[in-house]
Amino acid sequence: MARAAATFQPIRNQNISETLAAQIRKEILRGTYKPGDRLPSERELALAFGVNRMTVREALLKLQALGLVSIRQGAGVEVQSYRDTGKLDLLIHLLTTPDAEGRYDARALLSLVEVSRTLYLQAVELAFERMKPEDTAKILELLDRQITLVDDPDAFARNSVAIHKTIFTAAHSITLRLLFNTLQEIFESESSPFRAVIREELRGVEHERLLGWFRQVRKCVEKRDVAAMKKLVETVYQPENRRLFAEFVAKKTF
Amino acid sequence: MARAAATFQPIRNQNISETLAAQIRKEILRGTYKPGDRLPSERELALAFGVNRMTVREALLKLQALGLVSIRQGAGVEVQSYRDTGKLDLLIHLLTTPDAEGRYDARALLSLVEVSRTLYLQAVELAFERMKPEDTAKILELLDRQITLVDDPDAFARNSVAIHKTIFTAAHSITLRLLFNTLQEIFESESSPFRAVIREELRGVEHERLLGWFRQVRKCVEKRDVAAMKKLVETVYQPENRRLFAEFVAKKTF
DNA sequence: TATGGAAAAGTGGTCGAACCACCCGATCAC
DNA sequence: GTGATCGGGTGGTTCGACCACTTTTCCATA
Repeated sequence: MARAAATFQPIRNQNISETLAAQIRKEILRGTYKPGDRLPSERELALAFGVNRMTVREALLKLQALGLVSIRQGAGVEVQSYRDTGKLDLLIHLLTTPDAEGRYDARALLSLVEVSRTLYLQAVELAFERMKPEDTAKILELLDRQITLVDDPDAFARNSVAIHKTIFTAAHSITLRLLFNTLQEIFESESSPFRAVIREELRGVEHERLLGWFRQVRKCVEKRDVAAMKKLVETVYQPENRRLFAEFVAKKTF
Repeated sequence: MARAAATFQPIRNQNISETLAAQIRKEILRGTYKPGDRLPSERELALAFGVNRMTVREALLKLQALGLVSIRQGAGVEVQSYRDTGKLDLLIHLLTTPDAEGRYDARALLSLVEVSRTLYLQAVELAFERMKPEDTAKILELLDRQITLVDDPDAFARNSVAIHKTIFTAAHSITLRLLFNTLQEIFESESSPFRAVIREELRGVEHERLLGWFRQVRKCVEKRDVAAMKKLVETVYQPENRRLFAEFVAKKTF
C-alpha cells in the first residue's frame, strides 16, 4: 500500500509542433542559423517538413516565446542572439543541447549552480522567517522520507526536488516560487546534465555522511536556526563536494 | 548630433491572438476562472469572441506557456494554480493585473524587490570578478551619462536599466543574463507599478545626493572595489529609502 | 445488481486553401 | 539624388473539414 509505485512513465504524446520546435531550436542553438539570419518562410518550412503551415506557426511561436526568434508580419522570422533576448525558459535547452562538436556547455551549468545557491540561501532565509506550522510539518515529513530513500537514486532525487519546492513555498514569495517553477524542469529532466552530475557525485558520498546531513537539516528546521541551516546549505556548494563538477567545468565543455 | 532623440515609440501592433490571450489571462488572474475549472471549448470561445478557432488556439497556447492553463486533447483546457505551475514570465502580469476590487498585489511587488536585491548583489560580485576592459568601459560610460539625466525621469529610468543590463552582462553568467532578460520587461513596462513606485521615490530625493551616489558607484567600478559597491547597492534597499514602498506594502494591496 | 465494454458526443490537433495586412526592394518619374 | 509607386513575398487570419483522443453514456453480460 505505502509501497512506492513502479513509476511508469514512458509514453509521451509527441505534438508535431513541439517536435518541429525542438528541431528548429536545436539548429539555432547549434549555430546552423546565426543571429541576424532569417529562417525559411513558414510556407517553405511547412513544405520541407511535410506538415501544415499552422503547425509550423505554432512551433515558431514557441521559439518566439523563448526569445530565440523575432517574428514580424511582412518581414520574416529572424534569429536573435539568445544572450540578448533569451528568456529563462531557454536555459534547459542550453543545458541539454550539445554544440556542433557534441559537447555540452559546462559554463552554463556552472552559472546555474551559482544562481541556485544564491536563490536557495534566500529561500531558506525567508522560509525560516515566514513559514507556517503546516509548512514546517510538510518539510519535516519530507525530510524523514528522504532519509529512507538513500538506496533509490531516482526516488531520492524526486523527493529532494519536493523538499526544495516546499522550502521555496514556505518562503511565501511569489517571485521565488515562479522562479522555482521555471527552473524545476531542469532539476527533474532526465536528459539534463544537472541530474547526471548530481547522481555521479552522490555515488561518491558515504551513506552515513549523507544521513547525518539530513538529520542536521531536520534539527535546523525544528529549531528554526537560520544561521546553521545556511551553513549546511553552503557545505553542499563547497569545492570539496563539487569535485566532479569542478572537473567538468575545468574542461569548459563536456 | 549627440542630443538624445525624441524617443518616439507609441505605435504597437495589437495581434488579435495577443489581445485574446490578455483578456482570458485577466479573467483567470481576477479569479473569474479558478484552478480546476475548465475554460469554454475553443469552438465556444471562437464564437464568443467572433474570431477564428485558430486565433483562439494561439491565445490558449500562450497561456499554456505561462503555466496558467493545461491543454489536453480530448479533455479541455483546465485552469491551473499559477502558484504551482506559473512560470517567471507570469510575474509581470501578476504585477499589472488588478484583482476583483481593482487593487494591485503589493506583496508580489515586495517579493520582486527582495529577489532583485539578491540577484543584483550576486551580479555585482561576479561582474567585479570577471568583467573585461570593454565591460568596464561601457559601465563607466553609462554611469557618466546617467549623471546628466537627473532632470529627465524617463531617460533616467531607461539608462538605469541599461546600466543594470551591462552589469549583468559583465557577470558572464548566462543564467543571470536570461534571468535579467525575463525580468527586464517589468522594469521597462509603463503599466508596471514598479516604475511608478521608483519614480515616486526618486521625486523625494535631492539631486545632489543622487549624483553623489552615482559618483561613488563610479569610483567602485574604477577600483573594482566589490565590498564598497555592494554596500552602495544595499543602501538603495534600506528602509529609509523605501518609505513609500513600505507604505504600499503595509496596505498589502494598493 | 454490478461489471465490462462498445458506442456517442465533445474536445483539442492537424490539414488545405484562400484571402488580408504588412514589409521590402525594384522601378519609375521628377 | 529624391520621393512615390508598385509588385512579390512574408506573416496574420479565416473557413471548413477531418483526425485523434477523452469522457460520458448506456447496453449487454455475468
